Order: sequence, then C-alpha cells, then structure tokens
Amino acid sequence: MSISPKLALLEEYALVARALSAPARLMLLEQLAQGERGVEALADKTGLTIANCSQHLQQLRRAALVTSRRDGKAVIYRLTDAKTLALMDLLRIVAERNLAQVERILRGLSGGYDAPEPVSRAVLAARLAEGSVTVLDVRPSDEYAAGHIPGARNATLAQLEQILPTLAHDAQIVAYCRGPYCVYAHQAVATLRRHGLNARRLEGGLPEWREDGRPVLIDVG
Amino acid sequence: MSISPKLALLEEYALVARALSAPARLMLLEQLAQGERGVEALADKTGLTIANCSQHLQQLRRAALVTSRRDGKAVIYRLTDAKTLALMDLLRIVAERNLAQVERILRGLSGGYDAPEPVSRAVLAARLAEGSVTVLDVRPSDEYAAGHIPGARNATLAQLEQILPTLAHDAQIVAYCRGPYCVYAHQAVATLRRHGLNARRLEGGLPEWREDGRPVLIDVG
DNA sequence: CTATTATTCAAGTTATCGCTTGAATGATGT
DNA sequence: ACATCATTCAAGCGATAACTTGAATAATAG
Repeated sequence: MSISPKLALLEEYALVARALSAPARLMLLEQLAQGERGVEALADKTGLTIANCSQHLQQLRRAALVTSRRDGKAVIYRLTDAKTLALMDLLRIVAERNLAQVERILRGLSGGYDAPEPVSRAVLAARLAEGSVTVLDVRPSDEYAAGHIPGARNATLAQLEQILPTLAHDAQIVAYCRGPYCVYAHQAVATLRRHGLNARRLEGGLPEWREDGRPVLIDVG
Repeated sequence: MSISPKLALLEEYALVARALSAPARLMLLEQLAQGERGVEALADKTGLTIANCSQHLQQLRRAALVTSRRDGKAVIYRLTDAKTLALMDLLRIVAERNLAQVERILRGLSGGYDAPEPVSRAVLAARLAEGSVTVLDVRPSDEYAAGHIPGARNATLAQLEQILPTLAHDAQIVAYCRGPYCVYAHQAVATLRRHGLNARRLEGGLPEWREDGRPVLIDVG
C-alpha cells in the first residue's frame, strides 16, 4: 500500500513548509532565533498555553527546524542550524516583495511617515567604531540582558517616550529588535521620527548580527 | 476587531508557507519551473482534476508564488520570479539535510547502490564543450521538445532499457530531469549503474540550467 | 518513597483543507 | 445570438489542524 517515492518525497518537503505555515510557530522560531529557550519561557513570550506551545514545538521538531535537549526537568529547544533562519528570511522576502497586503501592513506600522531604508549591519558596525551613532535595543529588557549589541541602550516601546528628552536631536539613531519578523523597530523608528529625530532601522535584528560573527554583549548576573 | 499588525504580518508569511505545504502544489510548481503552462496541461501532468488543479493554482497565486495571464480562452500560469524557485530549493535542502526519512527515500531510489555525487552544471558544460560526455534527458518527450540541453538525448525511464545497447560502456553518462524535486534522474542513474554503466546525475535540472543562463535547445514544429 | 516542577500525552471541539461534483463565467468562432 | 471550449465558482464531504482541558510521564529535591 505504499505510495510512490515521488509523492513520499514531496510529502516530506511539504512537512517542512507546513511547519512554517502557522503564525504561532513563526513566533516561536523568532524567539528561538534569539537563543535557546525552555518551553515555559517560550509560552510566556508568545502568549500560548504551555500545552499548546509544546505541541507546536513538536511539530517544528518533526520538521527538523528545531532540536531539543533535556536539562534537568526542563526541555530546551533551539534552531537546528542557520538554514532555518535562512528559510524564514526567504519566506519573508517573497511575501514582502510580492504580497500587496504585507506592503500595506508595513506602511501602517510607520504611521503614514515614509520609512527610510534600513541601515546595513556593516554600516552600523563602522559607525559604532567611530562613535557617531546612538543604538537603541527596543526588545524587552530580559532579551536585552541575554545579549545585545555592545553600546546599545535598551528601551521598550513603552519607555521610548520617556527617554526622548535624553536623545540628542542631531544624533543619528539606529533601532533594532529581534529580527526581520519583529515589528518593534519599525514602530520605534516611526515614533522617533514623529518627534523629529533622525532614526533608522537596522537591517535584521540581533540574531542576524550574531550570525555575522559580530560582537554581542551579555549581562552577567 | 482588527488583530495586531504583528499577527497580521505573520499571517501573511504563513500564507506563503502554507501554499508550499501540499505535495500537489509542489508538483505544480515543479512543472511551472519548466516553463509557463495552461491549467489543463498542468492537470494532465500532475494527475489532478482540472477543477482541483485550478484551485491549487489560485492558492499559489494568492501567495504570490505564481502569476497568471489570459491567452484567448486559456489562462497561463507561471512562476512569479526566481525567488519562488529559491524558496523551493531551500525547502528541499533543509528537508534533505535534516530529515532522516528523506535520506531513506532517496537511498531507496538508488536501489541500494551507492549513488555518486551529482555533476555540477559548470562541469557538465565543460565536458559538453570537449565532447567527452553523453547527456540523457529522462523527462517525457513533450517536455524535452519544449526545451533541453543542446546535445542531450531523450529517453524516458521506460525507454531506457531499450537504448542500453546503444550506450558506450566507456562513456561518462550524465542524466538530468525536471530539477531537484524530480526523481527520474535518480532512477535513471540507478538503472544505468545496475547495468555497469558509468552514469551520474546532473545537479538540479533544466530550470536550474536555464537559470544559469546556459543554452537551451527548443524543437520547432 | 513522596512531593514538586516541567513537559508531554490524550480526548474533544471547532475551523480549515483537499477533493469531488455540477453549475456558472469568459472568450472565441459560426 | 448561439455553440464551444477553458477555467472558475459553489456546495458538500471526509480528513486534518489548532486550541483547550485534564491526566500522565520524567527528572529532581526532600
């Protein structure tokens, strides 16, 4: 009763695509791109129930996009390799290039203002070296603590309005967040520009920065 | 009642992945990689009913992986751009690298024989230039007629046994088919090697060869 | 061994998907 | 206008997916 090898093969490829076909799992992958995490932490960050989160993670594991290991009572998940990130990135590129709906959503995030082109990671590294840039990490503070670009200042979207007075009006500001799937940096740049500041988004987020082999600062206990 | 922009965005990315999550649609994309096609031709090649095929194509179109145009009574579909092909390719690479099941299926296709590494397209082009290779196109003859590598000989898997005597035993044979999703070349190489011939698979298929900008010969009426 | 904590499993519900069937639409030629 | 051909739409069915709830399993601490 076995089906043809051809269909069996396509079924396996489709399995990988199916794993990427639910927003909840994309959220999980985005979190895992920041670094390995346990089930509970992932459930917290994504707002999923623990059981539901566990089930999504198992689907990702079946598709070999993530792997898991046991650490005491906890099970730690992480991305299998950089290819998983590459797949997510290509998915996003195709969607952004070709889907009008995505264009509309992204424009909406900028609050009507024209969003400038993002700053490449190489350019930011150069500007950082010469000290001519202010870098904002707009992720939650626990993620900032777990690793951030050296010299970056942490401020969530909620805190952004409060720290506005402390930002020089002539400074070039670069904001980043979790990565291309994350909208925090988009929103932060929109807020800053609305206040007349010279802000731009970093291309990609911390995972891509780390993937480039650039330095990441980790806060210690 | 609108959901958060974040979820809306992920929903769009997921839509693209979902379009790739059915074997039937992967089959259609593989066909479209050969060149643009009408609905009926695609239904024939894939074994889907016309209505079903049309619905799958519309899902691919919603995900912006394919586009369509009208030509008289017919509607012609084609891949939106090379990114669609890149996405399929990455999907396959992740599956082949990480899924044990895929490894098993591919090994099964080789009939237990160890399959040699595929020949790169650059190497084949060089060998063709010096005339030191026999190229076999193992796709159906209509696809061969619609475009093939210059100098390639057409033989379906069914015809392969018959033409065996006409193949020199000391020749280097390279077989290719529709592309990485297609198993014909795997099977052809297995058959040829079982008969003691020095056969290898081309890396990728005709779409990848064409994408490289290499010459493609089209049979005219 | 028992209690505790982290995760997974199992059952049930609702929604969606893939496929089929038959009718509707759109373009073309008589 | 009418007939024809290619494609799409609409309704219906069975299978699968997402989420919830509550129970079961694994590892550790007392």
